[in-house]
This record gives sequence, structure tokens and C-alpha cells, in this order.
Amino acid sequence: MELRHLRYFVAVAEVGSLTVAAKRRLHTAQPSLSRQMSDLEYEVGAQLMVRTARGIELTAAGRVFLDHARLVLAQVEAAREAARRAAEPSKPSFAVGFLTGQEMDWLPEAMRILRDELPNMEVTVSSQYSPQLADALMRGRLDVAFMRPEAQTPDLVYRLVTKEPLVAVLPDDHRLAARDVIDPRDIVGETFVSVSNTAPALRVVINDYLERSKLNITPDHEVDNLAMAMSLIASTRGVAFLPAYARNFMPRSVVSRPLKGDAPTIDLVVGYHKANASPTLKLFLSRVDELITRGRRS
Amino acid sequence: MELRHLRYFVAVAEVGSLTVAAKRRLHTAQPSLSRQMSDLEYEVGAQLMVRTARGIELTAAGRVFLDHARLVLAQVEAAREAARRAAEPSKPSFAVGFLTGQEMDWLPEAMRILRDELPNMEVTVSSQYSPQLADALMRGRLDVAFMRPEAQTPDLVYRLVTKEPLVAVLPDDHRLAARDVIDPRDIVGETFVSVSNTAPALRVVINDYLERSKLNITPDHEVDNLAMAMSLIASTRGVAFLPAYARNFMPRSVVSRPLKGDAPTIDLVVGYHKANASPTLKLFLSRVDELITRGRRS
DNA sequence: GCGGCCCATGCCTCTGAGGCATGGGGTCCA
DNA sequence: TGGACCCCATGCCTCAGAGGCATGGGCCGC
Repeated sequence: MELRHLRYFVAVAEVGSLTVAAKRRLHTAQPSLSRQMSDLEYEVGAQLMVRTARGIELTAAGRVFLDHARLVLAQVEAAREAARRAAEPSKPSFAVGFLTGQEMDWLPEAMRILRDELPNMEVTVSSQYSPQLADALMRGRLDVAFMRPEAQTPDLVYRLVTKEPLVAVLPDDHRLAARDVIDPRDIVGETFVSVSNTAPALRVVINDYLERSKLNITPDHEVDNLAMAMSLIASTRGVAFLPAYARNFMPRSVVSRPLKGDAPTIDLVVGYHKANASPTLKLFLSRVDELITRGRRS
Repeated sequence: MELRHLRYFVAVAEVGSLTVAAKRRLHTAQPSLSRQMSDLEYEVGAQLMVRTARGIELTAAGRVFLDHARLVLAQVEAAREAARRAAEPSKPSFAVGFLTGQEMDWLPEAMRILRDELPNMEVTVSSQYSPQLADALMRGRLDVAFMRPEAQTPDLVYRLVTKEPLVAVLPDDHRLAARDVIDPRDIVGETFVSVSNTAPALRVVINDYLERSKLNITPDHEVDNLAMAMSLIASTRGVAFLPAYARNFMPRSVVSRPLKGDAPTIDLVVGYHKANASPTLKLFLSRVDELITRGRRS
């Protein structure tokens, strides 16, 4: 078995077709990929996929193997990054990631904490979606990230920063904008804007809230990012439930209102890889409470 | 990068020589291995080893990479085992490992707990040194093991079974055998038998105890297993500190005596992989307290 | 200073990954 | 019901790269 097998398998599993995976993802030929997958199954000693006229479907063993294969490939990337880091000790780096939109609230505090370290190291800052932040932490590309607690990340440790309430976001001339507080039942019949799987944790919170409110609302739109959300809210006169920090992105024609009653919250956490032995990370974590205290906004 | 590179690198790192690793471990030629290592370094983007006239020495990056490489290879093995397991759900298996020598005390209790499961599954039993048990748990080859808590095993969870006192083990006609209790200071000047790195946890406990007793004793012999220990004790008229269960292995000419005062203890734990979702493991763990209560011997 | 050991490089062989052709099987639609 | 289309497996061939042999440079120990 070689990493090539794992790479091929992950691609095939994700695409669901040898032909398409060969052509679109792996730039190889379908017969070659077919043989590689057969070789892999022979070496694992289990059938990983069922071939059908419509493509492939993973077996139970295949699904188990897929999780492991992804982990292995992530570990290989982490190995490479870790070796590179170790090879360049001249000016250590500390990489901080932010859930897009959270930089405004938390970057100043994070930099204040790291102030004393700054002359001796290179702090890099980036912003991404939460799943990508999780992936970067897993791969060793980030030391710490302000993110959502992502599922199925056993090697990541999360420290709660704040529980952020969701608010209703809607056009400023919407009939509901006259309310000081929005009852979720008022949303029935309105154009509803939700989020895609680029924000799985938020999606779960929104869906749970709708269920808790006994509302069977199917989203009219699902968006990938806040800018798109604002645009859709304004242009389709829709309503969305978004974390409060989304107010940082509202154009003039869009307003926010609190939700009535027990508003749902979503966690913002500081995440890091538990195997990360960086002394700067240790310092950072030791002052996280201070950052949280100073950084909170009601 | 391929797994081949990682396998080659780990072998080279462990042996310290391209020539010897190629010939003895990898069954390839030295020039070929040299090129593979160069390819690996090119792909990682860091120098992993320094070539000298005496062989190779790892760089800091190489040491970091070695840890990761070992992990990756272990992960691959775990992937294979997990897929095989998932492919054969017909009669589930439950694999129990024992620190060699502990079977006598704990196997009956373990089988009693699993009694109701036995008709529906295949329980396999094996015994090994504790580090090998840890490795097997990591690789998914074992579900649970009676072992020492091994260092640097973040993915393993340990539940304390018992704290086992160490006792002095010595020939029955040794001058100290007349004592009911052995003062560690009496060991000074005697042939002292310790253990090798096949039992790292025990070795640490022994060394800490010697240090705590302010005794600067260098072992005359280091043994790999209990049988060898007994043999050496008898044949060299030496003395060893061993866990109490070693009494299960004493020949007629060897006796044990308690240690005076605050005798050192070593933990016996039940270990398992935290990602192991086996329902039988869950059942087993829910009855571990019962096993411990029944299984303890003073 | 010389012999021996270790590693890197040149050059060649051969293995296996990959490509093309093709056919079997299944599905969908007219 | 039959034909078209899609997907995968297999036969056969090419060629890229892993591996082997020869050889030389550099270092170390005697």
C-alpha cells in the first residue's frame, strides 16, 4: 500500500465514480485507477467499494477505511509541515486563524497578548471558514484558531471564548423590522436564508432552533459566506438567523433584531492541536481568560 | 511522497546507516536507498539527516519527522485492521491482551465478565510486553489490554486496576533471605538485576525507588523477561526488585520478600483506544470495577 | 599514509504505473 | 423491447522510475 492508493481512494470515494475521479481529480486513466483500487482492496484484505453501473458505493469497510485514509493523509501533511518548521528555527512563527468575520472582535486582543513575543517571532494571521480552520490545525498549518467546535476532530482541543446569540437579520423596510424583538414563528411564510455546509456548526444550531420552535421551515437559499447572505437578504427581502457578529457586515439596508425568548447561541472557541508543543501556544493559552474578559461584547 | 519513503526513512533513522538499513532491514541496495532519501528530503523541503563517514545522524527536522512518520505508518496499519474488522461483522471479535504473567490473575475474571458475549463472538487472548500491548491497541489489533500505563500514548485511555507493590526477589539461600523484610540499603554490594527497556514503566519505578532510597546502584544485568530474571537471580545469586505477580514465576530456589517501609508500587491498568467504538468494549469497561473488586489479591 | 567504511553519482535493467482499445453489464428512454 | 449511453474490468503495450552494479570522493582509525 502506498499513499497514492489512499489519495486515489479518497478521491474515488468523494466523487463516487472511477471514471470521473480519474479524469477530473486525479488526471489519470480510468482503467489505471480501476487497477489501483483493486490492488488496494487486495492489500487491505477487504472489499471497499461496490461497483455498479452508476458508479461506485462504499461498503461498510470502505466507509471505515475512508475515515482512516483521510487521517493518514492529513498526518502526512502535518509531518511535512512539522519537519519544515523544525528545519527553520531562525525566527519561530505563530499562526493564528480566525473564523471569517471574527477578526474585528478578536484580532486586537490576540495581538495584545502576543505583544511581548512579536520582536522574536513572526505571527501570521489568516481567516477562513471553521472547517478549514480545523483542517489547518490538524495539518499543523495553524497554531491556534478562533472557530466553531467542529465535530469529529478528536485531536483538537477547544476552549470556550464566548457563546454568541443568533439574531434575526432582515431588510430595514421589512414589515418585521418594526419589531424590537422577532418571534421565530413570524418567519413562517417569509423567504428564509440559511447557511450551507461551509458552516456546519451554525447550520446545526439553526436547524435545532427551528425544530425547538416547532417550525418546519425549508430554507429558500443557502449561502457560503456572510457577504452573500447580506446580498441575498437585501435582494430577495429574506430573513436569516445569524450570529451577532454578522452585524459587522451589514450594509445600510439590512438590520438585525434580537430573537424573542430563549435565543439560540453558538459557541466561539479557541482551538488548537493537542500535540502542538509550541511554547508560544502555551503562553497564549495561559492568557486566554484575560483575552476573553477584555474581548467580550454584549 | 509515498509510504515507501516513510518506511525507508524510519528504518534508516533507527539503524543510523544507509548501507546497513538497505542490506539488513529493507533488502534493497544502498545507492537506491540513498536516492530515495534524497527524494524524500526534496519533497519534504527540509534536510532530515546529516551524512557522515560513520553513517547518518538525524537533524532536528529529521527527529520531528521520524515521530510523525512512525505515527503515519501506525495509522495505516490501523486503517487496514479497521477495514478488515468492518468487513467481517459476521462474528465479531474481541481481542484482549495481557502483560505477560498477568494472565493467571486476570484472565479468569475477564472471561467471566465476557461470559454472556461468548456465544456470539470470538474472544482472542494474547500476552506481550506492555509497550507491544500499547502498540497493538494503537493499531486496532487489541480492544483492551492489562498493561502498564505507557508514556506518549495520547490516544490510549487507562483505567487503574491495581497498584502492585514491588518485592525483592532473591535466591532462597541468600543471606538476605533470612530477613522477613528487605531494607533496600541491604542491596548495596549485591549483584543487582534490573529490567531492560522492554519494560519501561517498571524500569522507571525501580530507578525512582533507588533514587528515593539514595542508592547509587548500577544494575549488573538487565533482563527482557521474567523467566530470564529468575534464571539470572538463581545463577548469579543476584537480587531484583520485581512486581509481586512475579511470584507466579519463581522456581523453588528463588524466594520473595517484602520491601521495608514505603514500598514502591507500579500501576496495572486496563488500556484501550479512545476511538474504539466496540459495544463489547463498552460492556467490558462498565464492569471493570467488578473485575477489579473480585480480582484483587493482597 | 594507507586501508576500510559510508555515501553520492553515473549508467543500466526491469518492474509496475499508466494509457489505449475493447468488451461486458446495467440503466434509461423512446 | 431495443438501442444508446455510461461505468467498470481486462488485455496489451509503453515508459517512468525504483532498484542494482560499478565506481569514486571523503572521512576516520590504525
